[in-house]
Amino acid sequence: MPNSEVLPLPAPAAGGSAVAPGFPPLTERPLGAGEAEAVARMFKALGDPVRLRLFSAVASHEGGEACVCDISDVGVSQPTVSHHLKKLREAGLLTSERRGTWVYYRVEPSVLSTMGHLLTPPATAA
Amino acid sequence: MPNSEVLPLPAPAAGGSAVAPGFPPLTERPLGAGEAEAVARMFKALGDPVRLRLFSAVASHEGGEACVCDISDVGVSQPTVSHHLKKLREAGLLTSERRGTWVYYRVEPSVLSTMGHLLTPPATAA
DNA sequence: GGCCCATGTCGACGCCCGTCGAAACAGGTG
DNA sequence: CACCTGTTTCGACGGGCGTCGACATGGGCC
Repeated sequence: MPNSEVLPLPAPAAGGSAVAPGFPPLTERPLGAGEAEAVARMFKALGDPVRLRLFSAVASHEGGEACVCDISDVGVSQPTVSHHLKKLREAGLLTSERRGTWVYYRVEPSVLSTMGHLLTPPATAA
Repeated sequence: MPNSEVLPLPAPAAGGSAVAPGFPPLTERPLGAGEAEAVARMFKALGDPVRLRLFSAVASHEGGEACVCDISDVGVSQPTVSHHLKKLREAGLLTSERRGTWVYYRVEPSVLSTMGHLLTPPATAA
């Protein structure tokens, strides 16, 4: 079971969803220390070019999931790919599932909406 | 002039806007190496709790701008705050302007929409 | 002009992170 | 069972990053 480590997030819904909504837009009010730490983990996970490409490859793959063997062409060694995928898993952005020989990754459903919500521009379109 | 360094981004519109749209959603197609590097810079800038709090403080501040003295209470020394604000500037997320004694920071207008666009969920809400 | 306050810069230190090769583990196939 | 392929883990190395204190700079104020 590849999904080993989980993280302390505000409302870890009991459905395997590690990233929960509940974060206000960054423009709404200053983030508290705890919130910032949790949110920063997500952004940090996407703050590496290799991880970003892996995430994008999974997110844009047909069927919403991708085998490691299909997305390993990002210019680094295969162990490094695995390492980054693990980071993305630990950050709650991806989930993995082994089916026979191959391991398939998919985007944690709530991630895009949660992070997108954080970046909501202020209502008053100044 | 605090805004010293700029970055190589795809379409640096000639308006002082360092972050330009032109990045497809991460779910649309796998990011190329160059794109990933540029986009990762933005996410990386928000991947630190202190920077995230500073960014949020500026973004949520009345009038869209904040004096350093108003947002320096993030638990680190003042030089560190300045260091992180510089990082956010170099990443194109903030701009700064000196008015008299104080320096005011504001969010680069296109940032929120650009990054939000990157996180657009797939049209097929599967 | 001289002082003080607000910011930014410099140099140093320690830790975290990305990277790799080698080895371990998992599962299918003969 | 032996072997092969796909994937993860381990240990190590090097560079980058966050943090600080001390100092430089810039601009009001008396």
